[in-house]
Amino acid sequence: MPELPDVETFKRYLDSTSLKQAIQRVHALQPAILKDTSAQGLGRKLKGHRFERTRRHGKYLFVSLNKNGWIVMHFGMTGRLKYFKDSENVPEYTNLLFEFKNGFRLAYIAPRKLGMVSMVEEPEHFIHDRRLGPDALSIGYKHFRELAGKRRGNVKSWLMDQKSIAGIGNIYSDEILFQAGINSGRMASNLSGPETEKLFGKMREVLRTAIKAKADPARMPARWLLLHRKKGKNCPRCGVTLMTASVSGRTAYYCPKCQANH
DNA sequence: AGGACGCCCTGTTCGC
DNA sequence: TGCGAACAGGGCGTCC
Repeated sequence: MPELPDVETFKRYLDSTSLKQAIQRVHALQPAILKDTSAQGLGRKLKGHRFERTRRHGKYLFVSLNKNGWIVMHFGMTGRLKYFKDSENVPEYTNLLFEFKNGFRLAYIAPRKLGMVSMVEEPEHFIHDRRLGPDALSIGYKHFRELAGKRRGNVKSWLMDQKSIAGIGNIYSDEILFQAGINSGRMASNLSGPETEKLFGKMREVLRTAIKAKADPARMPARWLLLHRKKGKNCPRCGVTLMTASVSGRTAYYCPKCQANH
């Protein structure tokens, strides 16, 4: 799930449910997901405080505590959030539970435990330490073009490299390249001016549209590749059978006809 | 620098 | 239909 549109959706969800409420207790059901902190450390830091505001950078979500630093969350491949009344059952695979005084709780759920939760003084420090690139929805065209120009590898790996541009993963890089009509094997620095411009435009359009759809595939346009990435399925634009390729250790789906420009 | 791996986990899908 | 193998929307470390 969690690429930029998903994490932005989690952010808005947290904003609309969990801000400004006194935190009573933090329960780490899977302490292994905590990085550079412990259940005790987290509890001490959070207890009696409130979530003040949120920030997102790429696939990371930051939540500020009133004058007590920030929590940073990453959702791995299967993470999500769920806000619920404390009379309801704790969701399966809950790794971390924030309990508010108002009788509600916020669960950080991650069946595969590939995510992480940590604490940082400032999001900027974290972004710097991790060497994250600019957020995919914040970067301007000029900077985008410069980065493409000096990237020697294929364009899909570049889009997915969080140290270059933050927020895009396997699914959305495929979608962006499909809609831009560019083959994922193209070397980033060999893209023409118009191709780079189109790629940039499609990157923004795809991400923004996905956010509007709350990152829910069922709400996304039928002609998106996203809904057809399954073995043997056909291109929603031209009908040709979709192909797969291994790029950066992940499976890329593409249309051999719409993205024929090797 | 960039690509190919293996690995971390565990539920789901694939293929015989 | 059933079962083990391969895969999955991420990221890190190692080797080349």
